[in-house]
Amino acid sequence: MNTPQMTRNQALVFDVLEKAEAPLSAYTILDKLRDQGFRAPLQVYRALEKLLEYGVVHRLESINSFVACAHPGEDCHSHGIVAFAICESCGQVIEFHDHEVDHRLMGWVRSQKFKPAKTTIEIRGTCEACAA
Amino acid sequence: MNTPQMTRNQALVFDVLEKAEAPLSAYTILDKLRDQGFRAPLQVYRALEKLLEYGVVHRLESINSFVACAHPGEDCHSHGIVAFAICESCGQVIEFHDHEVDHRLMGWVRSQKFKPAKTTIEIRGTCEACAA
DNA sequence: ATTGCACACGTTATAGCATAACGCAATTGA
DNA sequence: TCAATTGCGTTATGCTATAACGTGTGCAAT
Repeated sequence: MNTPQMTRNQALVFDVLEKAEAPLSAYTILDKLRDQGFRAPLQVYRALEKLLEYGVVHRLESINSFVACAHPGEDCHSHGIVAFAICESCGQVIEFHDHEVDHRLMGWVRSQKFKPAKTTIEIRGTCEACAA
Repeated sequence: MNTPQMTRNQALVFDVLEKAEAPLSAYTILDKLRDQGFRAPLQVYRALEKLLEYGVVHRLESINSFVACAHPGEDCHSHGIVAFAICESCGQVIEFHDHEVDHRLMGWVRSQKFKPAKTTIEIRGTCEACAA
């Protein structure tokens, strides 16, 4: 997909995510946008839905949060499966793409005649800076 | 970890999960155990916490649900990283272990000096039986 | 120009997931 | 016996996500 023009709400949400140092929950985003007129969760969720569709934002399932894609200007859907390392101490996220992992996983699902739609790989732990 | 004796609540929760054909949410488990005296979510969550610790139950992050481990009698923590294929139509879950995937992912986190604690791999899609 | 459609938006309400904080009872081990 | 630990029950609360309704705007087909 190539990214259409963002609406005002989408741009506001994306901007907050891009400037954040760590993934944000929808409600945290909402709070950051109250001054811009945001009032209800749905305003955030609707924007996020589109941003996910455009491939400029990722959802981190294991922490119910959202993060801007590390490859600005590109559609992350084109990178194959994305893996994330999430620091549980500072929240920092590292994004990673590995074709071998893709290949193994897709080979397996294929052998099961399973038709994959969306794949999540998330590694929670401690980043270098936060390690004791 | 080797599994200590389960308490009554843990056994009830585990039993419900083992007999289920698909992952269950904590609240669904609660409803199934009302007749056994369960009243509050915490009774379920506390049992689940232990069952996860014992390695006899998995949490599926992407659907906020829980499933009994496919390897009864063993501690799933010993199998390395576990991947799940989750059918979005019928709910069925297939469990999978692949050392090559483990190896690639762990090699990568190592190169990042990232210390992994818990890894999630979940593939949502359609199982063979549910495919059109 | 008018009609119809698609889409984004705003609002209220509600559903679904998870934990905090309190107190009690049973068990264990010093 | 005493203290520490663990499990349990209950109430209350907080966080995450969506349903349902209505409004406005832009645009294309007639």
